[in-house]
Amino acid sequence: MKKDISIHWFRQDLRIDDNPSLNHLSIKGIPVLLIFILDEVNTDRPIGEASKIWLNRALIDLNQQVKGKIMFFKGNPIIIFRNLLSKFNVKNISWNRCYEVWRINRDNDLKKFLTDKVDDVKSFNGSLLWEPWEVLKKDKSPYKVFTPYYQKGCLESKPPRKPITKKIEFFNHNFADYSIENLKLDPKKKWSLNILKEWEFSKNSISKVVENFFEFGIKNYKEGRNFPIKKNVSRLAPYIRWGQVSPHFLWHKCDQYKKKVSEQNLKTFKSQLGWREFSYYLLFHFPKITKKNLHSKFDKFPWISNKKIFNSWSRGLTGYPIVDAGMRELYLTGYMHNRVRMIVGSFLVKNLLHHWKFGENWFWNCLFDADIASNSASWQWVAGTGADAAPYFRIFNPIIQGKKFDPKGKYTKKYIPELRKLHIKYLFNPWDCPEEILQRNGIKLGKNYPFPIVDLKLSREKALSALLTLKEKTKEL
DNA sequence: TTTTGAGTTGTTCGA
DNA sequence: GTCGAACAACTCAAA
Repeated sequence: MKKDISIHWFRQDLRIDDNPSLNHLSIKGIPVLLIFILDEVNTDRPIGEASKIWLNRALIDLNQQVKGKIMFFKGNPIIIFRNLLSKFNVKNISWNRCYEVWRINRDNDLKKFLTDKVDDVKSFNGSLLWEPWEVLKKDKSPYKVFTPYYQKGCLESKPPRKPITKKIEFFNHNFADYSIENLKLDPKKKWSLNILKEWEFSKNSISKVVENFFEFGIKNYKEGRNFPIKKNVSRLAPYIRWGQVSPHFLWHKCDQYKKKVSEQNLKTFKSQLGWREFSYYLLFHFPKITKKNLHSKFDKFPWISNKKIFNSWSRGLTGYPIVDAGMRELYLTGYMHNRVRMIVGSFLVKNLLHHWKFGENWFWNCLFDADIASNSASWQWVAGTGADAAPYFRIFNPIIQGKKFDPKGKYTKKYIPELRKLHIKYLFNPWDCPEEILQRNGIKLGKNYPFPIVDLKLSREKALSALLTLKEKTKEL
């Protein structure tokens, strides 16, 4: 006889705690079958290389948490569910929502397919503090500027739900042929083994990372988060992206630390969660942000595309030490400090005049926290093509930025060992250093560290004048 | 209804 | 050395 079960479909909510879909199924009183589907059929863009590696490790750990009870599938969900309906007496199916267009469409189709076959089919909000369609201006149109969106739209509406975890009985499927190996996510390249080194995956270790941040890093978050060598940033982005840590949990954790941490620091950290919300908000209301300039007047911008230049940027060989340090951090660790992300982004788009989509694609493949919403929205922000964009004349100067935010050069030297001996005075502009000093420190520009790939002043002026050509007004969003 | 001021992350120039 | 102004155009919300 077929068994009565409920099904929870894991997607970007790779956790048991504070999982609204699981909580919903817990009250049904029948065992919950856990499934994961790698859907490369419906997607318009497969997950990036680093994301594959992260997902693989996260799933292995999640499966351990539930004693190996997850069934892993690869393929088209609608076919997989049809198959499951033939094997079991499925009473309830639920999942937590995603917000990319292709997933929304796929899930809607699936829901239609399932409704007359299963009693209860529901989706929940497991990853956003505010649903994008619930936050609107007075005239019911969506916000396009962060501050009013966040201050007015979010903070003055109902507060995010508190994290809840319920006890659930998981169904033991006992099938041998639905193991995680079938997903073929297992990394083969040496690169993938190396970039995992600095990251934790077990539930306990992730908790420790969170605790550690709230006990130490967050205490000087507002100031310290700008300095890449300081330990004030949370580094939680990849965990949030894959749902190993819920934003709701972090939001309310801030409230628990009101006595220990100054309001300013808590507020700044919360607003970072707010930026993630804003990115998803934009993705939902303006789905084209993943591919096209939000402000289409930038379509006419005279971008260039040069493989050699792009490769120098991506491999950290531009000759601008702070840029190169960031790009190497990314390639070595699957992560880049936020301040440096802005510097390298500005450099690629404004100094090297490359379209943001090239940078976005590189980040997509290298970042553990690569998230279609944040990645697109942030690249558009830095490029000046997006919502709430930086003014076009805001072009980061990698020398000033280096001096300001890496004043002792520790971060830069960590990732550019060939400049380790160079005095801080010349660290961010080694080409200005007298030849004899370079020689004494073992540096031969053009040999073991590149000459600058572009002239800073000239490329800045070029970008500014190119931006001025966009003057004609085309109103579109 | 119209006006006004402000808006995550900057740089340069001239006083 | 420090400081303020200028570098657009547009969205939003308060006055």
